[in-house]
Amino acid sequence: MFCNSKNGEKSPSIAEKSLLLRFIFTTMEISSKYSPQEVEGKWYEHWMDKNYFHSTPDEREPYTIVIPPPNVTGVLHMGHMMNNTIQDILIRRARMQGKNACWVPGTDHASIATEAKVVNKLAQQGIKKTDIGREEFLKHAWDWTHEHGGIILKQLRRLGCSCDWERTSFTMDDIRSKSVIRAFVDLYNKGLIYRGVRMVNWDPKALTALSDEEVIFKDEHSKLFYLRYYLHEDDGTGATGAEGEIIHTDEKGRRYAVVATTRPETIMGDTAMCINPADPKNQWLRGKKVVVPLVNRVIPVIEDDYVDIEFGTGCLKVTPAHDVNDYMLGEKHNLQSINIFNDDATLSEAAGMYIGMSREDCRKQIIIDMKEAGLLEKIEDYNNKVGYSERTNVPIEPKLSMQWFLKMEHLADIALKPVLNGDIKFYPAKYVNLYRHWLENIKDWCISRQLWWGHQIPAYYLPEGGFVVAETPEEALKLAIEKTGNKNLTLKDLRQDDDALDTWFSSWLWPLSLFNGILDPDNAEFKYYYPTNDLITAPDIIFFWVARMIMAGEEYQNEVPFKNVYFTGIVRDKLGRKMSKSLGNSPDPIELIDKFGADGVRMGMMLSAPAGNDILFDEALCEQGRNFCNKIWNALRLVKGWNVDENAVQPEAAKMAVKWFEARFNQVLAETNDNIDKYRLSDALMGIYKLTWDDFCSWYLEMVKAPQGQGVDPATYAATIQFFEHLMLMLHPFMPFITEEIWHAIAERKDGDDIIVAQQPKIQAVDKEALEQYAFLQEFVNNTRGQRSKLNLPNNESIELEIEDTESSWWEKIICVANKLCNIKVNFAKKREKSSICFMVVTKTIGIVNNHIDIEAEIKKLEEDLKYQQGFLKSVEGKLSNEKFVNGAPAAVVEKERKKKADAEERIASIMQQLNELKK
RNA sequence: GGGAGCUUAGCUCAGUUGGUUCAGAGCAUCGCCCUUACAAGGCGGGGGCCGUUGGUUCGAGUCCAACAGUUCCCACCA
Repeated sequence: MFCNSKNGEKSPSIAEKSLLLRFIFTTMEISSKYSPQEVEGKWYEHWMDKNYFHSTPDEREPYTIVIPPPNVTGVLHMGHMMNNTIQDILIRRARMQGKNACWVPGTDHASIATEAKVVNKLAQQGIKKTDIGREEFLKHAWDWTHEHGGIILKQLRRLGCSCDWERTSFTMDDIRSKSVIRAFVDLYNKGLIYRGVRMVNWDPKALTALSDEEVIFKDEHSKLFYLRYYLHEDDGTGATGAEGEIIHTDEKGRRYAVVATTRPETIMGDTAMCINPADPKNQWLRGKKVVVPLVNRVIPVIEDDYVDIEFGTGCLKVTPAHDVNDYMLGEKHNLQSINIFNDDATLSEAAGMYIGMSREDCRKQIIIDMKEAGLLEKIEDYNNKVGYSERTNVPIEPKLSMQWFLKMEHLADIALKPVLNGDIKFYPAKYVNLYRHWLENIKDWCISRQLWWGHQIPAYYLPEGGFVVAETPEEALKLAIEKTGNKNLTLKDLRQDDDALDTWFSSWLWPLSLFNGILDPDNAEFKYYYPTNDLITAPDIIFFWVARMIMAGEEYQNEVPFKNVYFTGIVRDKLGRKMSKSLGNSPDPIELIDKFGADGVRMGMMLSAPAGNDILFDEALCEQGRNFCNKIWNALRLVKGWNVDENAVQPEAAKMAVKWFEARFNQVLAETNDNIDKYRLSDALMGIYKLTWDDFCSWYLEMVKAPQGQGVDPATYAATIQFFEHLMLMLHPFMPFITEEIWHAIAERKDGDDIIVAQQPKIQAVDKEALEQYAFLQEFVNNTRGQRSKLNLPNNESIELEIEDTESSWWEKIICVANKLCNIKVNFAKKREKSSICFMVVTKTIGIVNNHIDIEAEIKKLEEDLKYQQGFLKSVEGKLSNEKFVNGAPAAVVEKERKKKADAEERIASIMQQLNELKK
């Protein structure tokens, strides 16, 4: 429907369309409601046509953001909305500051999540991934990716995101894949990557190992089971122990120890019982053997001070294959390790019983059987923490297996420095502590995953054992021949490792690999854009991603990957609950945009999003954003409705208004810039909001409005248009669509004169005197309106004031403006005569002539005020007569106290005078 | 178990190195207005022992300590 600038054939250009729009404005009534649906798509298309989002290196200062890549098959949620709104604000602002802004979008292959989805889909068709093999499976995975991928990037366009779409990348595209492989080979050659058998976190649903970061510990109400372990070869005569020993005997006199465990289903893997050698209760067990209940395996009692004497009975069952600590004990005491679980956590042949049963069922059954066999002493309630897989939400099973690891000591070391010395700044700064603590206690990173969807580990196994690591099979073959001396080896003899790499092993290179900085670190783009400027992300991936990107940046470039990290909060619902599908409290962002407009939603997000704080999202905030759009829209309707009278002379009131607003604008502009520089975006937006709504609409426009039926003078009109433009410039990064629309509606624009590429207004010196005058006027008008309200005076009836005139020219200016705002009639007099009651503006006393006033009430109020002022004066005088204060406090503070004293005295005098007059 | 943060109006939050008439903002609420840009609006108003208790100081929302409540992170006690 809209013109494409690449076509020679031109339908109306956007400039022509705006002309049309201006024509419509001036000739016919338009809706008082702003309609984002008619505006947003049009401008996004225009920006794309003009290629404004695309960046190439030039002589300007670069400003770069790389997107935290969302899952390729994901859909937009509120977290993305907030995160990307912030990025777009920063990018648009940088563009308007004359920087070469480049925001690189892309997606992440999300190894586990995507593979799980594809496995599920195949399962519905009755297909197992192992049946079809790796190659066939990957075909399905790519199909899935192409079918469902990239939706989220399209949704970002609705939000207005000005990403450089030509740079859209994917963690599994060619350059990114090759970068990952090269990094792996490089780190392996540096000796930082090794392969070994270790206890890892096993996800029995996804059937893969996980890193420590992918395990989430949850509080669980579970049970502590107390089981009998009979003494081996006990004659049944029982025994009395030494002082302090606790020896259990059954009805036949046989002795047994009691073990407390939360996981009775692992007894088939027990290969020892462990006591603390210093435990007086259990001395009688030293050197003995016990029998595992039900299983009837004889196991030794070992001694280790790892065991907590106070916990349970002080006896610990040791299952080296299924518990991290037991594994350590097993290593230390040279115990046998019996793996009783299959990969999917069902009981294996090795368990000898309950074969094929799930862990959960086995636990239930084993307790029943124990009870029957009289081997269960008791069951207690117990709260403990159980590790769950972040992805599949099933309990992790510790498992001994062969995996690839990345050594962390060196990388942690180089990643710590830039954050501690401030080369990278965190907002909020509190995350620095967290970061340091993690890096200082880091363990090696398990980077292999038993998955197919991802980057396959470039290790190639040789027929005679051993392996080589290389970027390509061909290179691997060369290495293999070198290594073995066997020149007859062919590619077919090499078998590549089946495992894929952890997804984060590709995302940690993101800021480098996006500009091809791993494969070709000398390329011009990389040199121009790297390091990037700001990273906007959530604190829950500070270890997964942020820390590791810093490691990679330092390792490969000896330079930080970004200079600032802005941590957003978690988006919650208005009750403070996390948004989740099951609670149904997560609004669909696209529906929100349909309802409130992208600008409205963006404002709603930003109004309550201070860095690092969780935000409690409420649709009402979007409503506020939408209302703000309407307000701006109506200001446009007003201004566009004005007729310019070329012969009109600028009235004094308008002259003042222009001067005042200009001063106010410059003040807020400076504050806003400062707020944004400190990443206080919600404060910045609120400042612009109030400047626009209050100062511009409620005060300025009311002050300069020409009387009904008259035209506006050219000077005032020009100033108003310029103010309006400046406001839109400030607001554009936050609300891009409506500001572009207004930009084109208020003035004729040449081709390419679009707000998105316009420059931010420059800060001018603030006219402090004008600001003071403006503040006085506001107080004067507010108080007058307050009096009117109290008097119940209708708006169309003048409120008559009496002012003791001491500086008539100054007052005249104030009055002529105030007149436009609050319908007053002013009498100047040397001394007030007609008025019986007064109100005060700063230190000036204004009399009210309209005399249908409750004198008694007025007296009472004045007396209360007098009391307050006297009390205040007393406290100020107290301070000033305190030598320690006068000598100790800074001179400026003392001076201010003196001013307070003088003001208070003036007010008190005025109040007393009024009281005297009223009481006459 | 260890560590960090938070507690200010009905709600969400500002409050910068202790010193403005310091107790603030937005929203919500209440009253009056369909005043010719805007009722998704205008004008006006109410509302808070700044979590509690001590301490430092001439002076504390701001600094210190303890306590209470709350949130998050880390950790191998079965």
